[in-house]
Amino acid sequence: MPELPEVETIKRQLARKIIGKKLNKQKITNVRRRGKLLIVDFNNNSSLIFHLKLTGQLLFDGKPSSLTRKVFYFEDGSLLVFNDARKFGWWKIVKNSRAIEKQFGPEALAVKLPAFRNILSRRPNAKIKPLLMDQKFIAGIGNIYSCEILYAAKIHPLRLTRTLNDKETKQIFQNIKKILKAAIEHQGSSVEYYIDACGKKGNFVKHHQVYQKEGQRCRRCGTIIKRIKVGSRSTYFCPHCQSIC
DNA sequence: CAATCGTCCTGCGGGC
DNA sequence: TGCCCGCAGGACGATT
Repeated sequence: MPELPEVETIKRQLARKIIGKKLNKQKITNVRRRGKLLIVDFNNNSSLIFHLKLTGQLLFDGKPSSLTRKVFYFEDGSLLVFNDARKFGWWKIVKNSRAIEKQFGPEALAVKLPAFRNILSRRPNAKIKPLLMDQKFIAGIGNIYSCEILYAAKIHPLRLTRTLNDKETKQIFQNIKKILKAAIEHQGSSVEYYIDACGKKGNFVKHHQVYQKEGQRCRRCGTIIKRIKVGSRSTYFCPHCQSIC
């Protein structure tokens, strides 16, 4: 599932490869990421926006296959293949990307601690895990990294934000940065269909501590990792390290 | 308004 | 072996 680190990996690769190329007579001036969105800007201020959702792939000079839903042809003969097995993903061209971008909360890697505290205080009765995944509050975090962040911070996924003290809030904040940066350094997590713009898998899965580790032992304390449903999403945690109280 | 729940879709794994 | 059922999940819309 492409989350912030996976989209960031694709963004960096595509930026190197397609800035300056022309698509539909328009020149590509930038390739950006906003949350989990990949945004290709053109010189007339329009943008091509992608959301890869669960199974989307963007392959530069990739070979079209049965999974391919769209091929973008650049004027120099190179191309960009958009694959999506489960068809949840989308792309669209907009005259100006500002309206879409402003629906998102601050970038997970850019938000400062006071702003993060403010975000949590606005939702005192929210469970911390679904709130971390709510793009309107913080942009970029999905199911894999919310589990890994809360494990690193030693916070139970069902904790209500009003029960978090200053130290715990800071732990979550610091581990958002730490986990996402580490995942980017390893080109993201290849679970299900994720591959980067060159068709390569990310290496961060072997650094996962809890995600899809149900029944295995916690690497800190040896307790068996549990899986529960939170808002109908699989949620993995260590019942000892991430105690509810 | 905030929080929760159903929905979209398809590949895959378990069970018989 | 092959079929069927249920599960997985981001984000939107409906509901409470």
